[in-house]
Amino acid sequence: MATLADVAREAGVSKATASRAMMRPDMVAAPTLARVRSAAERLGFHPNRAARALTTGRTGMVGLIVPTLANPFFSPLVLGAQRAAEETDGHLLIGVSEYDAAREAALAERICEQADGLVMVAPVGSDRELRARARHRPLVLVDRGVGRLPAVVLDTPSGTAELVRHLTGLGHREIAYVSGPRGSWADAARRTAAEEAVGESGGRLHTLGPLPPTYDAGTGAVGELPRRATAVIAYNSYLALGLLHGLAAAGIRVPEDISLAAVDDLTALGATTPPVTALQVPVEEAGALAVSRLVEVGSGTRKTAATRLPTRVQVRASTAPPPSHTN
Amino acid sequence: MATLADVAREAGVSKATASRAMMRPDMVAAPTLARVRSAAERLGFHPNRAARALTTGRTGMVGLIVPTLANPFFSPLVLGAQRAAEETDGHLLIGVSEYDAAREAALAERICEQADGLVMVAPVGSDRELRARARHRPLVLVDRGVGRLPAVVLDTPSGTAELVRHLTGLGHREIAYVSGPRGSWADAARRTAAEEAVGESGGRLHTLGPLPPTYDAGTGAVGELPRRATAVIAYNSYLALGLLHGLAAAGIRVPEDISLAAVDDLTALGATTPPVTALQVPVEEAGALAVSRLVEVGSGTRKTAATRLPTRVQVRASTAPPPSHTN
DNA sequence: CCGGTCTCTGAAACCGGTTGCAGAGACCGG
DNA sequence: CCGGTCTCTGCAACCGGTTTCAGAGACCGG
Repeated sequence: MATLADVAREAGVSKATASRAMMRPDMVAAPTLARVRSAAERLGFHPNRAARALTTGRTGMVGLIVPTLANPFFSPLVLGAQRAAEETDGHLLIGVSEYDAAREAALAERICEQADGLVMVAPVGSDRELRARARHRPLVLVDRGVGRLPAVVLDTPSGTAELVRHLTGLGHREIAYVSGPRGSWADAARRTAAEEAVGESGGRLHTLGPLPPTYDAGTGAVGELPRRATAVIAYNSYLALGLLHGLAAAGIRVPEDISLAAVDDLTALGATTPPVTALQVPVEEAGALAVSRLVEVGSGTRKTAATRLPTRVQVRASTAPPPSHTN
Repeated sequence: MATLADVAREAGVSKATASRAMMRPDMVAAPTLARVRSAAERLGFHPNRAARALTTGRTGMVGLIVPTLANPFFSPLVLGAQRAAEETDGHLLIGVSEYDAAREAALAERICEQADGLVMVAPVGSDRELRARARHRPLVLVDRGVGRLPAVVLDTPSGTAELVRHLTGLGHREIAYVSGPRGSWADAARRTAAEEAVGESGGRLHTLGPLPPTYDAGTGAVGELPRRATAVIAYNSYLALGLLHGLAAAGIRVPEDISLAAVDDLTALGATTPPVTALQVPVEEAGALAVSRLVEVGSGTRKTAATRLPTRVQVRASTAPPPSHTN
């Protein structure tokens, strides 16, 4: 492996000049710059990251902690984060917390040691804990807001309200909301938004759960649905798929007997019978934005604040006017 | 942040001794060791990884390149890899290739620069390319064998044969195999194994595809199924789910009219109607094993070789004797 | 022609660990 | 009692970059 000293020798300059040619090209005369560049090229020089990290204190690595990867929801997020990291010539250090607060904290601690900053997606730790970590190291949250900590929030609450308005617009008044995991920040926000939006049109929201965000839980929830509800909104795609299956098994037709909508939008939802109305969420963008935010926070360029990413209602065949409704 | 020099001063020894107390405890006298340890404890000393990497040339990071994360198949793999990395106090550097050979190569190159070694899962690059990389850096392949390169292979070929024998045992003779992505090493291996196993009992294998391993492709494949086939094996769970849906839509009953089985076993397969017979694959174990293999390769402890991890047929309700069959 | 500013370059000191080498004692057998 | 080995420790070099500081020339206006 060629070192900077090799390049310097090859170009007939000192290490210092060679280094400057890479880091601060404006500080070195044009012909010298060219000589160094071509020497580097010829030798296939790649700076040693460890050495650079040692002096600069920046490793060029970004930590990313996700609760799970089993849910394909997180896949585009990782992809987006990776793309953004690549753009600044950085790398992605990944950790999977499995929704376990202790594990999450341990991972964060370990990873922080190595990374310039940390992106935590839907973390389960306490506000206090997160605040403490943010004081210590650049931290960007995704899908969770904590005070004025920098965060990228997928605006599913507004989206949920939108979904509700879509349903009330069709004539629904009694709407059920099937909650996600206990203690989920996003779930609480969606529920509140839904309640408010239902209220606007004089309807009522029936809340089920909390439930684990799984297919099975969705299937099981069918029995708990209040008889009068003419529409259901599920916390996520898995619950929606489970509900769809459970409703079919119970002989309840969608959308003739009941309308169904989901908050996130896994591709599977477009392929079911009927395809499910869902809230499209720019997950990849969130990942990318979180990482670029992180480098801003790290360099102090940007004030801390939360960004809300808008979502979009994708209407499909699973929502229709309620049974007794005549237009 | 406390440095080694701080610890040394606090303990009243030289940097060298302090360093040895951490790295080679056997080289330092017991009382000294204790002093250094307690000093380190008191100061909350964590060695600077960059500095260590600079001298030792080992970063303690393991690269992991996966083709995608959208398929939950890879989730336990990452988890296993992470657990194994944690055990050696290492970290996971992740890259997602999106099944793109150029991107895969670029990622591998970039990540190798930083990591002690690389785990590539179901890589799409050419054998030659992979061999070249292995010469350069420790490399462990998962779910792909290339010559004598170290690899962890999920033994889905044997499993597929097992699946075939399960079907022929039920009386099936005309079996369809729905192939996965073009050029997939695992797909080819499964197909050959299936052909051989079908041959054993004088049956015939009808091959469909290659197809993208998606739900939609599965649905679409229903039209291509040969009329005489009484059983189908799908390359993976998504194809199987799609097939199940497509068959239902076409009014073909499972398992009365046709049996269905899948090679991997996403949890969803246990929850469909009917639940689908599938091959259970120890994915998490594969991830963990790959990483521990990698550190062995890196330290030259272990000869290179491939390990095959056994799979297990999970029989569910989607497979039954063929229509005309009488026991 | 001269002092001053400006541009460019190099020597050397770091960053925070690891390790080869040598020296100081302790301990041993003869 | 003495030389030799063995155990433990410290000095200092080193890994491969970055950066401070100072000096060498070029260039400028007066």
